[in-house]
Amino acid sequence: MKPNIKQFASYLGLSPATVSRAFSRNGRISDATRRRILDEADRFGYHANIHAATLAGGGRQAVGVFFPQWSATEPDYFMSEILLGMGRELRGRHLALESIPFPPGSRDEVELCREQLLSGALSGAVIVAGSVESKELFALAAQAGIPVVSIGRIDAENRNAVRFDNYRGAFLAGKYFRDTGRKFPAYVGGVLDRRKREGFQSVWGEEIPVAFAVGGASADHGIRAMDELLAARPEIDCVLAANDILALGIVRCAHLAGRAIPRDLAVIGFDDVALARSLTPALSSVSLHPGRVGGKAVELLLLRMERDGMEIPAEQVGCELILRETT
Amino acid sequence: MKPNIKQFASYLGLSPATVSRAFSRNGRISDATRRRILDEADRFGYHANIHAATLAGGGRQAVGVFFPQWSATEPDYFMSEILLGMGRELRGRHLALESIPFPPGSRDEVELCREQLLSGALSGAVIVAGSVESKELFALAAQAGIPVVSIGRIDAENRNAVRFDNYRGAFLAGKYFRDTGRKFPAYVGGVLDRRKREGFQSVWGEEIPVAFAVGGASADHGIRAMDELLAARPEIDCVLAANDILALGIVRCAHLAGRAIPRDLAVIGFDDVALARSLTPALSSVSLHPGRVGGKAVELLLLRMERDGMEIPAEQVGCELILRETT
DNA sequence: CCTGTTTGCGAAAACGTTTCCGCAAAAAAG
DNA sequence: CTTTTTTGCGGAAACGTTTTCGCAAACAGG
Repeated sequence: MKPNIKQFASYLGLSPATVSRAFSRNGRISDATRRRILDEADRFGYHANIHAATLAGGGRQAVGVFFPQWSATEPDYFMSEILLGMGRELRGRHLALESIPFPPGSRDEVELCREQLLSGALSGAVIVAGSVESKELFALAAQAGIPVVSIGRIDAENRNAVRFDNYRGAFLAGKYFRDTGRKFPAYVGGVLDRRKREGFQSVWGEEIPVAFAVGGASADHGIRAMDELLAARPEIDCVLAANDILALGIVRCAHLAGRAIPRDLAVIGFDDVALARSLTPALSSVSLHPGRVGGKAVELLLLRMERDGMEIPAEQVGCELILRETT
Repeated sequence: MKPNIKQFASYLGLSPATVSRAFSRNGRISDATRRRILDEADRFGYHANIHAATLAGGGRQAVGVFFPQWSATEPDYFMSEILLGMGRELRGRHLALESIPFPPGSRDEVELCREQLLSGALSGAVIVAGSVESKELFALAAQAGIPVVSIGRIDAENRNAVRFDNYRGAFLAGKYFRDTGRKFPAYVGGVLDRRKREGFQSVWGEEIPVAFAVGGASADHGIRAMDELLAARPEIDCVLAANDILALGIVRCAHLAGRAIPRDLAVIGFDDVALARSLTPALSSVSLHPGRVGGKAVELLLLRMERDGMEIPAEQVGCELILRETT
């Protein structure tokens, strides 16, 4: 079907070695021959097989990014921006980016990831935290000697990761609420974001009402959680959400309940996805700079790769409270 | 560094052939030996190299999806949902999904795509329309005999594609506006969506004001386009956007200009991304069912692949006008 | 007990590259 | 005009699998 290098070479009256040299940038070959080969290749329909090339040592390298995909119908906006950031950083670096989402909780899928990770297809990987599988994959990679960096906290050690300062971000949000005279705070979050809750809590002395979005983090979950909260504590006048999509639901819930934003209820989201600034009302949010995070992750990974696998200290990306129209 | 099959086999006192059989599902091997090999593999740290496996004919197959990535900072929500749909359909099918975004207008990147497409790494591809590069890649794949289906219209022929009925969708939106008593329509769109404009236009007899989002389709572009439109024709009372993100900008612009939605200005978006229903006000939109589109695309691709390359008629996914709070 | 069939495994030939090594021919140096 | 260096190319050995083929041993049927 597809011609291989031997057939193409003998068609040209040359040896496979010469043909190979024409495509790679390092062998010794005359300009005339190279040009002829390149021209004829298009006509003849020859193209090097990537698997054979990689096996022999010449193929293009790739890095993989593994991340939990919680919903099969709603995209993860935060993750999308991280991926964009990684792509930006990788562009021009002669490295392919392979993105490998996995649904948390599926043994089969984790097995597939395992395979991808260990099969030698990847010369490095970034793994984003957020599920038990992340931990597992991270350990696996480390053990197999594959350069890997995590996004978010995966293990206790402060290495090979780009980390967020969730605690501080939530603290800033809480402080802002307090400084602007809000009295009755609430927090809506996923189950995993303990640090955000703690940071927010730390502003007030006592316990504050908290609602968890169970089983996901869509806007609908935000609506339900806020409904519940408002029913139990109608006096609530400000709320921090663990991500912007939950905040979307909270805004919507407030609207349905007839509370004006930000007068009756102030809302701050988390992540600051690109969307936040385009909403009406524009969403205030603790920016985690997702694009930068992705870029930083590949930067660190590249560093580890060229120092082949050497451990590097974690980097923390700063968070920033962005005030818009919901506060 | 990493042990290969020969080393692992001789460590076990077996032949490479037997080890290979232990992992593949078809060779003849005793249960006892297989179990032993599988157990020891973990301990020894052996894992088959995927390139060698694929070269020899045993590797896992993959399909690729090529799509234009217009922005390096804002994710494409519509595209994200299509990808999700493809993933859903592929799950359990023993096929990997490789997503390959490319920035339109870059020769280098197109060259990279070309390589991916022809290098034998993919046993099929879906290519989403929307840039000249899409056309080029589609032709390339077809010529190389790689099973390929497009999402959206790439060539004139009505084959190997899943298509949208943009004309009808826009027509429905226009008709709804007219039926609900709107008098002064406007259209905001990208340069490429000719059919949408025509469909919308067809409702009214004469020319209507049109603004194009040049150089992108972010919410900001929507704001600018709408600003311009409103300045020229303050009487406008309804507007169709070529996608939901532009619509977001339009809603925002109306808000800044002090026009109430939907009373003073009705807005309908296009695509119906998951987000639309969570917004406040919830966005009316012409649903293109992005998830279904992605699913349908891989369905068609799989069909072409098993009939090795046979042409199949295009399928059109129905569009649907979803009315929410902006109308 | 002998013949025919299954079963489990090893030897070796692919799969399609890249790259080292060697060898002529051409070019440069003397 | 000889000697050294450079240049362009072919031969062949990797790279790490899968799979066909063959061969014993174990098993079944009579």
